Order: sequence, then C-alpha cells, then structure tokens
Amino acid sequence: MPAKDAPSLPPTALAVLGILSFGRELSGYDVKKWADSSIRFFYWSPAPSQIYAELRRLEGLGYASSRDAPDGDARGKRLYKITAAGRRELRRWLRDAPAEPPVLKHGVALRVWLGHLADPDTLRATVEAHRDYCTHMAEGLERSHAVAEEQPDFAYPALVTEWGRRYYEAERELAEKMLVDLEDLAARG
Amino acid sequence: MPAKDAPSLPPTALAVLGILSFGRELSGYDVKKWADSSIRFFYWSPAPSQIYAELRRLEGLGYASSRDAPDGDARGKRLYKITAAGRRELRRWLRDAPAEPPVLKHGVALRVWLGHLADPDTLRATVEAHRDYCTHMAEGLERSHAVAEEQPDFAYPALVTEWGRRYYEAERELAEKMLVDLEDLAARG
DNA sequence: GGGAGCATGTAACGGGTTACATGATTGG
DNA sequence: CCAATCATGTAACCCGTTACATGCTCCC
Repeated sequence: MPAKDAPSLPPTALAVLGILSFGRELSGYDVKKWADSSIRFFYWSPAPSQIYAELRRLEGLGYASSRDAPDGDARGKRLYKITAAGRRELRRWLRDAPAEPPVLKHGVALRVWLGHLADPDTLRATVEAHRDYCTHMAEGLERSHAVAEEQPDFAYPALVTEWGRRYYEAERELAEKMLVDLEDLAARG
Repeated sequence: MPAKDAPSLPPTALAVLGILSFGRELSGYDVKKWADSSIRFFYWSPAPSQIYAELRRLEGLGYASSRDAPDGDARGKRLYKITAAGRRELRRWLRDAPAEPPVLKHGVALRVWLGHLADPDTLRATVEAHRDYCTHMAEGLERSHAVAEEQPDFAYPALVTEWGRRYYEAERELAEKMLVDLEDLAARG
C-alpha cells in the first residue's frame, strides 16, 4: 500500500499515467507517439528518455505494471499497463489537487514587447510566422480530433481537441490583429 | 569584446535584459516588480533569487553595469543599467534568433482530457475556476495597459498588453464553450 | 546491403524553484 | 514598537533536456 500523503507526482508523471489511463498496454515508444499526437498540443511532449524514466518510476510506485513483449514482437520491448492503484492516484489528483494555472511562455509576445529594439520588418515577419504556426497547429488538432471521434472511449479527448482547435483559431486571429496594430504604430511613427 | 558566437542566453536572462532595455536604472527588486506587473501575463516571472543571479551574469558579460544606490537610499541596494553591448545583444537576438514556438502547459485542458476519471461536478468547477482566472488576468492586463499608455516610450508594451487582454478574453469564451460541451456530454451520457 | 523506423536507455548538464537566512527602512 | 515591505542573497534540489550509445527489424 504505497501513497500515504503522496507528495503528488511531477506533471510528466501524471501526463504519462494519464496516457496509460485509457487502458491500452503501451511501450515507452508508444507513449511518446501518443503524447506527440495529442497532449503536446495543449500540454507538452516530454523527451523519450524522460518517458522511460517516468514509466520506471510509476512502476516503482505501483501505479503501473509491465511485462516483456510476447515473442515474435520486438525483443527488449516492454509493455506498461496502469494498475488499479494508478487509476486511484489519478482520480485522487483530479479531485484533490487544485488546478495549476496555465503556463504560457509566449516568445512572440516578448519580442513584440521589445519592439523598440527591433527592425519593423523582422517584427512583422515574426508575427506572420506565428500566425502560420497557429494555422498549422489547428490543422494538427483537426486530425487529432478526427482520430478521437472514431473511438468510443475518447469523448473527453475529442472535447479537448475541439477546444484546442478553437484556441489556435483565436490565436491566429489575435496575430492578425497584432499585424494591423503594428502597421498602425509604424504609420503613426 | 565579449560575444563571439554567443551561445544565446537563457530566456530569463533575455527577459531581465529586456526589462532593463527601457532605460531605467533598476534594482533586482524593481526588476521583479516589473516582471510581475507586465511580462508575467504572457511570459512568466522568475523567482527573485534567479533575478539576482541573472543580473550578476549580465554584468559579468558586460551587458549591464551596476552601482551602489546613492547614500540616503537603502544601504546594500544595487542599481543595474543596460550597457550599449547589452542593447546590441538584445538587438542581435531579436534579429537572428528564430522565434521559439509559444509554450503552453494547460493543466485545465489536461484535466478535461482525463475527464473519464473525474467526477463531473469537480470537472465543471475546475473549468469555472479557469474562466474566473481568465477574467482576473484580463483585468490585470487592463491595469497594465493603462500604465503603459501613460508612458510615451511604452508603445510596444501597450500593444502587447492589449493583445494579452484579448487573449484572456478569448480564453474565457473558450472556457464558457467548454462548459456547454461538458454539459452536452453529460446529457448524452 | 542499407536506411528508416522501432525501441530503450545512460550521463551530464543547466535552468529554475523552494526554502531559508539576514538585515534595513517605513508607517501605523 | 511592531509589522509590512524593501532588499539581497545562499544552498539544496529536481525536473527536464541534449547528446550519445546500442541494437533490432522491416522493407526496398
């Protein structure tokens, strides 16, 4: 019986455990692919090396169990599965831990903030690149959404992918407005 | 003459140098207050201890100079000022370094993503709290915007505070929509 | 045969946080 | 006088990344 006053796992561990919580038996490699195709759009995707480390930690805590892949499958492959204790821990976290405020590190905004030091053309190009990046992310989320809607147990992920699409849509519009404001500022001098 | 192929400073150093780039002579404490009242809305506010460390680093690189506060002012107080080299370095960074994609770690989205493990009421409360947080941030940005507009050399910061206000406005609306979607999902069961 | 993708890891590093320590100044 | 705020810093810690190493399997 682990976890007395469990000092709450780091975000990455929770995220990995969360991926396992959909019930599939996954290798570290699989977890990385999942992360890349879903949570990386609104959270982030840990480095492979850390995923393996987190899986070992989760197993150590009894939140996941693992077994070697059956013969015929790639040798050395290890499959992880969430345990009842792991599911309990996730539920506990969702219920008890206050939601941390979203972390936003917006390098583009920082650059505009420092506009007095930048060449106007570079600045504009930066914001335009960001606008295109938003379009790109929105497209990624559409694909992710399509996948989620096929699976009956992915109702919540589908909600979030749709939320994410709207988010990047809005971000794109904000970039568009920013370009106008930048133009105005340059005109007024 | 430092900086040959300068390995580009970490974000915190750039942010601190950016704060100094508005020309004021600031103490570490002042820098922290500035960060809290402006860039923390779209970037983030480093811990005090780190700000002091970054200021020392910047001085070591020749990007900032410092002097003791004049007598009559608090003893032990140290004031930092950006140097020409520091301004050059910032300009170089804005021009040459590709803008890093925004980092978003949205804990609320992650929680909804794991909705299959959560109690519906808790989930709703989480999203509602997030909506209120957005309102709160938007208000903070309005205040920040008002301050920026008073200063003639804060045109770019004013642009960004306005952008930020719109951002949190949009985030709030997304939270509102999410609540509706959550309701729908619960109704369909 | 060889390259792309599968699969797992180690080691070193650095960035950033928390917790703590210290002391001065100011205002009620 | 006492609390709040000003002001600066040290030490320990851990999270996460990068870079690297290794070897397999599948397919052209």
